[in-house]
Amino acid sequence: MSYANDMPTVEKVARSDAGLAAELRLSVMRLRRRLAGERHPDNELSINQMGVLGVLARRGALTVGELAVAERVQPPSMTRTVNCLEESGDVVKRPHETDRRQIVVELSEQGRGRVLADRDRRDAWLAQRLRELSPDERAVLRQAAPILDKLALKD
Amino acid sequence: MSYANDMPTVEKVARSDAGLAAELRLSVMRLRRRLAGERHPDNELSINQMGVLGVLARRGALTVGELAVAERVQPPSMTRTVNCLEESGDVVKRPHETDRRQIVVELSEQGRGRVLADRDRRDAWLAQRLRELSPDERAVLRQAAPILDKLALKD
DNA sequence: GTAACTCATTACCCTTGCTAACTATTCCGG
DNA sequence: CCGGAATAGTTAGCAAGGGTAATGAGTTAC
Repeated sequence: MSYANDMPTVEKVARSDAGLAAELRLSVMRLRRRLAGERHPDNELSINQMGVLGVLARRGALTVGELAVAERVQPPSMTRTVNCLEESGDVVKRPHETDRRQIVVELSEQGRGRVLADRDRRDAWLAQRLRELSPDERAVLRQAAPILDKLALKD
Repeated sequence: MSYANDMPTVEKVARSDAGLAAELRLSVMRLRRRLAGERHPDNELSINQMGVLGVLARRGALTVGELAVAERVQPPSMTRTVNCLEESGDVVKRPHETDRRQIVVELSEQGRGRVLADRDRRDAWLAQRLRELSPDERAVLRQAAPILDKLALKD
């Protein structure tokens, strides 16, 4: 430990409930920034676009509005993302069966292939870093992921 | 549960190491997006700017380059953020004692006041949501925060 | 049947990240 | 000491990706 004992550290500050919010926020901000820069070079899709494909792979065809809720963005933002994905041929749009206001988005064959191919070498950077953690640390993150998600989707 | 049992969920997918990277990435992306939108209304500073003030409050005066490393951004990005904070009067810049290439950034009185004031109702949204979690869940996050940080700062 | 509402989209703007190029300063080999 | 390499910060310019407001099309309720 190279600095004084009264210097606050992430671990110490996060022990108080007041500090936990602040630390968690900083950690999430930094890790996200890092992740956004670490897309693998052979994948021309952004991290956001891959996120949408992942949701579609997990939950099946969804409307634009449902995707917007799932990814915590406003509808116009999701419209744009979906349009990009349609242009690249990874999703297809079709009208809703009964409500013609809505647009149903689903993975194309290419999009499904991309998700599967990505799954193999998925998150190369993050997966490698996870491998460098201890099993205990991985276990903590495994528990933390759904909790973070719950926080993001609250309200 | 409205969908079939073989439909993957966050919890299930994250049990495999391959899936953990993907789930953690999605969760972090969503939560960060959510946090960025949840700044309190009486604080005109962005979440990034508050993050820099927080680092300065914790670690004392730092150079622009050190701040860039701490926040995982490139130097030009930090230059801009620091300039904004200087303009709003929350930090002051002064030359480095011995190396006149470097610029030392430190909290102004106003900036320190803002950090303290913010600490009271800090992270209002996130802190409230944390309070709604179970003690066990909070404990998981308390352990997870430094690990996320370690991931973000690796390499 | 019309008024109010909902879903998606369009148009536009802002923030925030990046890289490349430039300046100023320091370090180092001769 | 001097000239080139390295380092710190900045400037300029660009792109991604959010947001809000306004619009259009379709649905629902009265």
